[in-house]
Amino acid sequence: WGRGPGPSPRGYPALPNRGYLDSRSVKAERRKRLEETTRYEHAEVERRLFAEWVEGGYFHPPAEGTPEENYSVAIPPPNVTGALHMGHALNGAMQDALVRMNRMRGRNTLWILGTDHAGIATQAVVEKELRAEGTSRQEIGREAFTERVWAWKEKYGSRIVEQYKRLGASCDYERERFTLDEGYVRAVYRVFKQLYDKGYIYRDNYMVNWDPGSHSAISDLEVENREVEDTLYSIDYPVEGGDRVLTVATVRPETMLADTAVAVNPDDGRYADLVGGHCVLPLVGRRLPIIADEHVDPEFGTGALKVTPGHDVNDFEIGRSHGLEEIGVIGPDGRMTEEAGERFAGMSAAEAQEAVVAALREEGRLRAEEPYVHTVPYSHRSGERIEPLISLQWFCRMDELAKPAIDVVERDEVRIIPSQWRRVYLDWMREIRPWCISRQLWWGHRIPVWYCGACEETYVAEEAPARCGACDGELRQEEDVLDTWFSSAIWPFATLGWPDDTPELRAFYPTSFLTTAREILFLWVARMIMTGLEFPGDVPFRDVYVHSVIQARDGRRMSKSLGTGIDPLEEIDKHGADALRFGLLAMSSTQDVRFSDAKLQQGADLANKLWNASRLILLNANSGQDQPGTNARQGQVPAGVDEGTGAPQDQVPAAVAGGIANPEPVEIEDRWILSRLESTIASVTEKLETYDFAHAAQQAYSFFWSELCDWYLEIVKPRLYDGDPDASATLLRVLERVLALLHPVLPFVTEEVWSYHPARQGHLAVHPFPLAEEALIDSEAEAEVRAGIELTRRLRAWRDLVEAPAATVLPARVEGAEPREFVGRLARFSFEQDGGEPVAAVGPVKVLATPEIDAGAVGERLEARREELRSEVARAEGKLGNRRFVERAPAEVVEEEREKLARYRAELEELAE
RNA sequence: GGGCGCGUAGCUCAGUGGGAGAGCGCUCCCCUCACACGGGAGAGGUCGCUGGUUCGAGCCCAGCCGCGCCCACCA
Repeated sequence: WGRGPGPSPRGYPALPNRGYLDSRSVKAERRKRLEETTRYEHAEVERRLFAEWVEGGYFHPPAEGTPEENYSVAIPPPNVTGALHMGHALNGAMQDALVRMNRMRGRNTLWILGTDHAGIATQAVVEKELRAEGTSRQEIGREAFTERVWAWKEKYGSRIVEQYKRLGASCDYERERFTLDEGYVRAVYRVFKQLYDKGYIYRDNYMVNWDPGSHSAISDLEVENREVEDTLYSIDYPVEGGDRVLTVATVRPETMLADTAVAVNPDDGRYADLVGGHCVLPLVGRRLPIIADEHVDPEFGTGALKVTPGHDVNDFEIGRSHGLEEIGVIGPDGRMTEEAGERFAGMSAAEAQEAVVAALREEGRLRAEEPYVHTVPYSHRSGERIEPLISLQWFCRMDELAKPAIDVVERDEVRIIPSQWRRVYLDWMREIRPWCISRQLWWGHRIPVWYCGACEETYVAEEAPARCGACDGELRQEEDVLDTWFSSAIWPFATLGWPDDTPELRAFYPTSFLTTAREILFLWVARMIMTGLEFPGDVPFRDVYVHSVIQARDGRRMSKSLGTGIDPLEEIDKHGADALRFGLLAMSSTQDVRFSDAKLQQGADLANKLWNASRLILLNANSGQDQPGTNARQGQVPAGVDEGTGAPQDQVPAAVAGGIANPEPVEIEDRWILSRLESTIASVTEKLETYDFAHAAQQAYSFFWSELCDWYLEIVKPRLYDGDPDASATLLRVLERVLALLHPVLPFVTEEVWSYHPARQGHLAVHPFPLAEEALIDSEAEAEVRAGIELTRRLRAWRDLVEAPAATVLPARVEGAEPREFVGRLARFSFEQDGGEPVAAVGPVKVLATPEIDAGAVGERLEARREELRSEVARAEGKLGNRRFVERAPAEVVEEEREKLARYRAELEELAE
C-alpha cells in the first residue's frame, strides 16, 4: 500500500523516545508486568493509550491530497447539552472502525467532530437554571440571556466530546466545530442569503405547528403523532331560512368559535340543495357559507364538516382554496383570544372546551358525545400537544432543492444502505413540502433580515447593514432564529471552512460515508444532500449507512424518561471501551435489536483472551536473534518481548516496514494457520467495507478464539516451548496481523499488546492494515489439519462418553497412516500400542482394552453411532433413489450426495459388530 | 389509510434453494505450566400457521395469525 520504509510512514512524528522507558528498571518492570498480569486491565490502559495517540498527532491529518485518495467522515453532531447515549456509542463504534481501518491503510484520514447548538434543548436547560434563580429570560432580556447560554456552553459543552474520547473515537479533536462558532455562522448566513435571493426562502402567514411548550413554531418533522382517546362531539348548526340543521362532528368544540364555513362533498346528494346557502354558527351567530369540497368524506359522521381555517391544517387548505376568512381564537400562549368573544377570552383551550360544550348543551345544540380514538400531533421537543395556528413565519421551498438530491440517489451517486431506505428517501423527497425554518427562540442563528422602522424596506444580508438605504431609518433585526436543523444541514462542508475555499474543503469534501439512525434520514440526511449539491456543488458523502436501533433489554425504546436507558459510560467503566465497541458491533444488525449484555461480555472476554494469548506468544517466542532454547520457561530473557525502548532501529528492510515478513512455513499446522488467517483477513475486510459490522466482529472473534487459540496454540505449544524459531516466527506474524485486523474494533487492547511486540516500530493505530495474501491460502493444509481436528474431536467425545478419566492416556493402535502428532497429544491417546484387544474403533483408531474403560458404555456408544449412520445412509439412499433428483439436480450436487453415501457406508462397515 | 420490517434452540440473534448455526444459559468432566473472564464433551429446534412453486423450501410465491417501526390533513 505504498508505504516507504521507516517508522513514521505518514510523516507522523517518531515515537516519543521517553527517557523512562530506557531505564533498565522500567524494562524489567514491563517484562514483569507481562508475566504477572493474567487479566487485561482496561481502565489503566485506555486513558494512557488515548493520550499517546493524540500526542502522536494521528487523528489530526494535514489538509493535503484529494477527497478521492483521502478518507473523511463528519460525525453527526451531538447536542451540546447531550450526554453520550447508546446510539452515539454504536454510531461512534461503526465510524471509528472504518476510520481506523482507512487510516491504517495509509490514507489521509479525517474524522471531524463538533457539537450542535440545539436551540430548543439548550435554551430549555438555561431557562430552567434561571427559574431556579427566581428569574426568567424575559426578565433579563435577550442579550443577557444569550450570554448566559454561552457561559453555560463554555462550562458544560465539552462533556460529550470528552465522552467520545472515552469510547476511543479517533476524531480530530483539534478541528472541533460548533454550529454557532464564528465561521459557521457566516456559512449559515451565506446559505440563507443565497436561498433568499433565489426566491426559495420567503415569509408568509401560514398554518404552522405551534408548540405551546417551547413557545415556537416547529417543523412537520418535529411533530410526532400519538394515538389518544378524545370525545367526538356532534353539534347542530341551524340552516338559514328553514328548520333544517347540519350536524357536524368535532373533537375540539372550542375551535368552532373560529369556524368560517361548513363543507360537504360535492357529490353528496343529501346536501346538494344547501350548497351556496348559509347556516348560523351557534353561540356566535356568524353566518357560515355552505360550500362543496372534495376533502370532505361523505361516509364520516353526517358528511358535513365544520371548517376552521385558523386552527386545523385540513380546514386551512379548504379555506385557502375557497377564499374563506381565517379567524384565530387561540393565541400562541394557548389561551383564547379576544376573537373568541368575551365569554371565552382568556380561558385556556381546555377550559374553553368545557365552557363551549356546556353552552351548547344549554342551547340544545349538542346532539351526541362519544369516545373517539384518533391520532393527534404532539411536539417532539416539549411533548405538548401541537396547536395548529396561522402565524407569520419564514419558510423555505424545497421542491427545487429536492430535484438534484433525488437524482443523485437514483443514480446511486449517494448509496443508501440497506436499500429499503433508498425508496423511503425517494418517496419522501418526491412529495417534499415547504419547511418552516423560523423559531421563536433566542438561542440560535438570528435570522439575517433587517426591517426598517421608518419605511417598509427589508434587508437580507450576511452582515448587518448600518441604516436603511431608502430613508436612512434605524434598522432592527428579525427576532426569530433559524431551526437548528437549518445549520445542521450544512455540517459536512461548513465544518471544513466553506464558504471559503479552504485546504480542508479541497482535501476532504465530499466525505466518504455517513452512518446514521433512520429517524434523522429526512430531518438531517436529506437536507445535507440538498445543501451539498446547492452550495459546494457535490454530494456530501458517497454512502449513507442506516444502522439499527438498539432497544432496551426488554425490547422497549431506550429512553431517559422511561428509565430504560443504558449508560455507555457505565459499561465502559465496567467492561472497557473495547468490550462496548465489540459488543455493539456484534449485536448490530439491519433490524432493531435488543441490548445484549452477553455480547459485551463476549467483547470483554475477547480482550482478556487476546491479552493472555499474546502473553503466551510474546513471553515464549524466540525471535531468532537469541540462542535457541531461550525462553521464559527456563527463566531466561524472553527474546520475543520488546522492552519498549521505542527507539526505531536504524535500518528496516522495506519488506518489513509494516512489521515482520512472512515466515517460511515448515510444518503443516503453520501453513494451516497462515491460510486461515489470510482467509479471515479477506472476509473480515470485506464485511467491514460493506458495513456488515456484526459479521466482521464475529468472524474475527471466531478465527482468533477457535482456530488460533483453541487449535493452533495448543498444537504448536511444544515447539514454542522448545524455542523452535519457525513456530515463533509464525506466531509473531499471526499475532501482528491479528492485532492489526482487530484494531479498528478493539483499538485499546490491540495497541497495548502491540507495545510488547518485537516488530513494533510505532503505534498500531498507524500500522498498515493487513491486505489478504492469496498466495498463503492453502487448501491442502486446511484439509489435512481439519481432518486431524475432526479426529481429535471424535476421540475426545469417545473418551467422554465412556467416562475415561481425564488424565489417563488411552492405549490405541492405528491401521494405515499415523494421525498427526497433535491428535494423540490433545486427545490423550497413545497410538503405539501393539498388543491388547481392540474394544472400539473411532475412525482409523482402534482403542485397546484398558481397566479404566467401561465396556458397556463402549457398546452403547458404538450402537448410537451406528444408528446415526444408518439414518444418514437411508437419507442419502432415498435422495439418490429419487429419479427426478438424479435427473434434475445439478451434477455436482448429485455427486456430492454419492460421496457422502459411500463415506457413511464405509464407516458403518468399519463399526459392524 | 399507505409503506417497510420481524416471528428460527430456554434467552438474544445469524442463516446466500442442496446435510438447521453463534453467543449466553443449561448438563457432565477438568483448578493440564497463556487465560476458570479458562479448557473439553453434550443435551436442546414439526424454522408462526396454511397452501403453492421446485427433484429439493427456514430461504421463493399467495393467504392467514401475532408483533414492531415509518409516513399520512377523515373532522
